[in-house]
Amino acid sequence: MATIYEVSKLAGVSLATVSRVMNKNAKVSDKTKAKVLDAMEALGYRPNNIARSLASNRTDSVGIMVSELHGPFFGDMMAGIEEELRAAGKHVVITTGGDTLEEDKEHGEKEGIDFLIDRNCDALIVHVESISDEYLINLHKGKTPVYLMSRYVKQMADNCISLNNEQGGYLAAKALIDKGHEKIAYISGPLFKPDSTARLNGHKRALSEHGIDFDERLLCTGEFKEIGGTKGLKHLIDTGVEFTAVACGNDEIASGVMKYAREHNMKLPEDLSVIGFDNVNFASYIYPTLTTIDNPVRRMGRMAAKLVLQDVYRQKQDDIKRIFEPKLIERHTILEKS
Amino acid sequence: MATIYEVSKLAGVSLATVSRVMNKNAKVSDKTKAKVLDAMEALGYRPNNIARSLASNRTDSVGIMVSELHGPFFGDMMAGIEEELRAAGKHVVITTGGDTLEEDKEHGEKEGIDFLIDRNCDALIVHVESISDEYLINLHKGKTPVYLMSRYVKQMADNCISLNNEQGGYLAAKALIDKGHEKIAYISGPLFKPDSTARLNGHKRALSEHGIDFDERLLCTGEFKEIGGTKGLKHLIDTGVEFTAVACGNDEIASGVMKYAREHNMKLPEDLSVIGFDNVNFASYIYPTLTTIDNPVRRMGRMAAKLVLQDVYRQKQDDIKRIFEPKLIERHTILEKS
DNA sequence: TTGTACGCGTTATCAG
DNA sequence: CTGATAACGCGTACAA
Repeated sequence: MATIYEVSKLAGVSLATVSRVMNKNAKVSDKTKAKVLDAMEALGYRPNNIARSLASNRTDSVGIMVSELHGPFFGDMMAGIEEELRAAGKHVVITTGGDTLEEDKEHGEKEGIDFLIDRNCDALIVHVESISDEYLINLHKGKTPVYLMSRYVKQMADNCISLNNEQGGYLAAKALIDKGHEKIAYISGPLFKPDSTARLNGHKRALSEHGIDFDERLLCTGEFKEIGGTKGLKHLIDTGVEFTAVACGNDEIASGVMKYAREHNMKLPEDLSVIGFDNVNFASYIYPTLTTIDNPVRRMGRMAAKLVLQDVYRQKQDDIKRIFEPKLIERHTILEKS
Repeated sequence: MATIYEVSKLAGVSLATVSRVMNKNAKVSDKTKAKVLDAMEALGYRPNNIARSLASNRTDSVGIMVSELHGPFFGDMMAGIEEELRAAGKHVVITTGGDTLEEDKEHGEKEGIDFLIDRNCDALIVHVESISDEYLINLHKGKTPVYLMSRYVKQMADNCISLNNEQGGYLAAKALIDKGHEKIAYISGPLFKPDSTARLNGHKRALSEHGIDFDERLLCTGEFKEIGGTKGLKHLIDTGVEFTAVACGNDEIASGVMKYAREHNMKLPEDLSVIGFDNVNFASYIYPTLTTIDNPVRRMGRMAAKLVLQDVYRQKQDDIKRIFEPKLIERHTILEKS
């Protein structure tokens, strides 16, 4: 591997000059620049990023920490982040909290973050649920800038990319109402998660704006999983309240609802309308294809990357925004009531 | 940030000694080791991985290159690789070919690989389709070891992790035959892809082993996408040949088949049995849940990581294997013909 | 077992 | 605009 030194010798200039043409920062006369470029070409020179990092105290790499790699979000989020960063010549280092037990998750996630910091990442983009706001705020005061995906923490609002969940919940309920539904059940994710409550709040707002009273008996909470949906629908049916539609905290819950409904010989959407949330990949594979609320994870990933580019690498970016708006995706699980 | 130098001063030993206790390679007396450890603790010392890499010519990071981040495989594959590598203290750097046009894919993938090599990764694990065998073989001769995921190239067999696709195709057909089907159509992925042909070959072997003639009219090829399935089934139906079941090149094709069948008022699986391949996440969300062949991507990812650990980092591993066996996942898209 | 001294390949700070 | 030269933080022969 040729080094900068050999290039300088062959080009008949100093080390500093070679460095200058590589980094295109200081002015170099066209003539000497040409000499250097030729020498590089001739030697097949490739800069050594490690040495460069040691000297410059930058690694041109940003660390991504996610709680799980196999979930439906991760791929899209990564795709967004990576495409933006890669175009800017930055590298993506990724880690997880380790697929640890639920109780150890917080610990695992913190370790993952340390792992990346020790790796000298120039910035971190993290998508975590188990770590507290305080911890993150504190982390953010350290030398490595931290950006939060799908999470809003007031004290570090400039570093947060999040979805307007309340509006999403609103849109979902409104979609149902617009088709003539009034008895609408809601199966929520765990209420200690901010996303869940925000979505539920939006749901309630839509009802109230349309003069529909919120019936507590039609609210159910459970996990953000299929099982949450099956259990939820069972519970709702067992209590005997009437409803023609159910809005779900996310698509997996919706899938669970549909499974349970079908097992009990309900036709979809004739006997029950369903709307999900997130628009994960399987939403369009399910039958009937699921009407849901789009969660633009990929665009959000791209935006997180842009933020890093702007703040950390001082590359001017336009169209910066930190809060994304959800959107209704109409498919085939809502019955139009005439 | 405290450096090794400050630690050495505080501990009253030399730089070399501190380095020795960090790397646990050379012998250090328990007493001095304790002094050093204390000093590190007191200073909150964290080794600088960059400097360490420059001096040792290792980065403890392995690069992953995949053609796409959002596909169904990627998450599982990554999860497997990452969990194994992380446990060993190695970092994962990832990149893609950029979501380039189909024609530029090869170029994009090559660039991605260069990107990682320039990053001084200790090894590469790549999952690519557009790059030729020759290119990979050549790459493999370079200083950075390259491992192939889901791909078998004879000249570098030791660095390949792959699935026994032929056996998978066999199992799929057999599953159908075992339930009494004899008129079995096959919708394949592009035949220039080795995976496709291997699966098809297995299919044919199963038929012949059971005394069923392979009917060319029942074979259809298309993309590995939903559209391949819808078009394929349409074609098969239009030609008027009879069949009671269709084996698909992958799950997406199966999904397309099911969509088309349903749109044409066929009941599943009563009017048509279907089997997929890969067992991607949505296979269990689809209705009816899809019977398919499991492609153990995650375990394969883990194995690729183990290979790297063994070959590159000289960490002894057990249970190494390079070719994985597929497995039938029985769900609800095959009708038992009595 | 421990210490010395040099090298790893760049960047950055000064002069000139 | 260009050239010396000192960091950057650590690994490792070699010597002691």
